[in-house]
Amino acid sequence: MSSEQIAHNIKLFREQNDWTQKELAEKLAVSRSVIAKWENNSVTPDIEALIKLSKVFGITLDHITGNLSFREDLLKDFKRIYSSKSKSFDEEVVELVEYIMIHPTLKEQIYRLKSLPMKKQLSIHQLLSNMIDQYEQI
Amino acid sequence: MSSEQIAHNIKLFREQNDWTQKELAEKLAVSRSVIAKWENNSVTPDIEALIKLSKVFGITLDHITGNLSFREDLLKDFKRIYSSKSKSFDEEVVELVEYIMIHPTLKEQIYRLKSLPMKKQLSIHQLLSNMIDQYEQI
DNA sequence: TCCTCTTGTTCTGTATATGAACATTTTACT
DNA sequence: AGTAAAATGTTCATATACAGAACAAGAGGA
Repeated sequence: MSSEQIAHNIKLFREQNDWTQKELAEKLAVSRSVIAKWENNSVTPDIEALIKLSKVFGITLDHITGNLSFREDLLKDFKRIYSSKSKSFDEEVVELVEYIMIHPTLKEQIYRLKSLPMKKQLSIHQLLSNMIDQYEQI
Repeated sequence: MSSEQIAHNIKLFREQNDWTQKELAEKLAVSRSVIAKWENNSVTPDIEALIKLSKVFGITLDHITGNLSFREDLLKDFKRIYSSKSKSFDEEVVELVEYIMIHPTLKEQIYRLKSLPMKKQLSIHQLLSNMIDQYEQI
């Protein structure tokens, strides 16, 4: 069932945004206790609420509901392409591609990155790693 | 409200597929009268039903609910890729996948990035952009 | 007209969401 | 550790909305 997926995702995205249940409830104009129930899957939000959620989180309905048909298609395409080139395929990569696709700014940077000389590319990989180290500690 | 949009779209896509209410009801394993009520907006399907609908119609949840405002820049981006570029979207994605697979360090960083709060993610996208600006000028 | 197919509507039992109040857990600070 | 405040979880009563069955209405064909 997708209700567990929805419950899990609401909590996940709320925490990724550093919001309390109270804050999220205010953004959606619902009671806080409902948020708790959504996250614990004792109740599933109706479609109006889900649309509001997708807007405040800036994601698609398919993402928040875990409706993976789109993702499965993507996976199939990749498998087809990669198997024909006899390369191994990593399902994790699909997650990354999804992330990149919904963040066009990041996508653009990776394209630019690809065009740099290899040494510069590797430097940037390292710098990025350091940056994230710092952000994780804040 | 989006419920009118949903009602309208269910009828629209059903008719585009040349299905009767009865046929659609059978595909979804619900009663036919419920389909009529969905289409006349006297009742709004719950999320489980909407997901089934998106699957039998082969469209996204955002499409069926008319939730197209969640990210207009994403839509714009897709349009740009599809219309004005010589490469197909698939090929572009494959390029990204290949690059990421070849560079496990980068892959790891993007995973870590995904787990950060949204604001930090966006900061890093920007910082990365600035970094690459500098490297391109060297 | 009669029949069939399709769609719309009413009615009823059941299920589920909601908000307020209360309970518990976690966090922050001394 | 001890305490207060914040955050989260749960219970309860009320209200809403759903699914399905039965019935009604309209269109088209023999």
